[in-house]
Amino acid sequence: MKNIEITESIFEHFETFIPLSENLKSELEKRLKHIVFKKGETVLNANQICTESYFINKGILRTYFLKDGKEISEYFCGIDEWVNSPKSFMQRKKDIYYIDAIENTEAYLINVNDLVYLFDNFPEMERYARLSMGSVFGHLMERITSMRFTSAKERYNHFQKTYSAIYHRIPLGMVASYLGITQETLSRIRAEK
Amino acid sequence: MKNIEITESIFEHFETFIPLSENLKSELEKRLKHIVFKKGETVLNANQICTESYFINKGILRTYFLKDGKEISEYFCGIDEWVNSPKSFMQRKKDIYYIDAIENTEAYLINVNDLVYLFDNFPEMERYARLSMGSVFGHLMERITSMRFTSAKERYNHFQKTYSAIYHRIPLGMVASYLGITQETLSRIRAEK
DNA sequence: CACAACTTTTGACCTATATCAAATAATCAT
DNA sequence: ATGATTATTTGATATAGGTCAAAAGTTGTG
Repeated sequence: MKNIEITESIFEHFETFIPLSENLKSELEKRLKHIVFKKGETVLNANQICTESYFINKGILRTYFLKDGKEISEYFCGIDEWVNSPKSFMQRKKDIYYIDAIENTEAYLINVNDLVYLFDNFPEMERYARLSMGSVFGHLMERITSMRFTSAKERYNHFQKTYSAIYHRIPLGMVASYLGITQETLSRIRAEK
Repeated sequence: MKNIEITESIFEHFETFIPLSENLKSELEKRLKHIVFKKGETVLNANQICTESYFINKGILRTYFLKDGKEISEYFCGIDEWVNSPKSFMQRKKDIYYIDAIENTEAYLINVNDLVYLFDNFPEMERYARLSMGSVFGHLMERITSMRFTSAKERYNHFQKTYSAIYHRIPLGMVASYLGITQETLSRIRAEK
C-alpha cells in the first residue's frame, strides 16, 4: 500500500542518523500525516506561526520572503528533505517566511507539539535533530562562502551542483533571487556557451 | 577562586537552554580544561582534524580559510560563545578552516570524545546542542540574506549590530573579507560621514 | 627609539552586474 | 484553440565596488 512505502522512505531517512526502535516507529507513524499541495499553492503565510514541518515525498516546496514587494527565494526543498519556517517553527512565533509549492507536491507533516512529545520521550530524536541540523549547517556555510567571493556565474554553477536533482525544475526568476542576482543577469549567464 | 567563576559562566550559558543536574555539572567540570592563547596564535590549522571546541571567556577567536592565498574570515567569536571547525569537529575529518586568536584569549575547551561521552550519557546535552545550534542557524540565515540584496554599507551596518560587543576590536582587513568586500571599499565606507 | 613590517587610507581607472525598457516566448484559463 | 497573463530574453546605459599603485599611519621588537 502506498502510505506504507512513503513512511518507509522517512524511516530510511531517520536511519541514516539514528537506529529506529519499533516503538519509536509506531509513535512516528501515529503522528505523521500525509498531505498534498497543488502547484502554486501556499503552504505557509508569513502572518502565521509555522506549526508543522513537511517531509517531502514528491515535488518541490520553496521558502521565500518579501523585500520591497518582491519575492526573494530563501531555499528549495525536494524529495527526502524537511521544510518549515525554522525560527517560527522552533520558537512558536511569527517570522518573515512564506512557503509555497513550485510543483504538485506530496509530503508527510508532523505537528510541532507531536515533535516536542517525541523529543521528550525519545532522546534519540534529539540526536537525530542535532545531527541532521549539522548537515544543513554545512550547506549554509558553503552558501555564505559562495555568496561572497564568487561571480554570478560561479554562484549559478554552485547552485546547479547543490540542487542537481531539481535545479532545472525551478523558474529562472526564483533561482535569480535565491542567488542574489537579477533575472536579466541569470538569463544572460544561461545564454552563454 | 578564578577557575570556579569561569566554570560558572559556562554553566550559566548551558542553563539558558537546559537545567543542569549536579551530576552533569561535575561531569562537565571534569572535562572542561582552561586554556590561554596569545594574540596572533594559531588555535587550529587547516591540515588538522579539529578535536576540541572552545568556549571563550575573554578575547576573540576567528575562523578563516584561504582563497587564492588570502585569508577570508568566516566568523568571529567573543565571550560566551563556542568556536570550532564545525564539519571537522563533528565528522572527525579535515576541513578548510583555520582558527586563530585576534586578541589574548582565555577559553575552556572540551574534547570531542568527552563531548560524545556526554551526549551518550546525558540526553539533555543532545537537547542543549540542538537548541544552541538553532540559534546559530538563525544568524546564518540572516547573514545569507544580508549578503544578497544589500549594499556593502548596509552589510557593514548589519555586521556592527551583529557583533556590537566586539566589532571595533577586529582589524579592518578581517572585517572586509568577512563581509565579502575589499579593504579599500570598507575603508571608504568608514571614512564617510 | 628607530627601523621593519604590517595596516589603513587615498587616488585613478575598470568591470561585473544593476536598471530601465521593450520584445519574445511560454503558460493558463475560458 | 485564443487571448490574457506571466516568464524570459535582449539591448542600452549607469554605477557600486573591484583592481592596482602608492602614500600615510600604526605596531612591534631589538
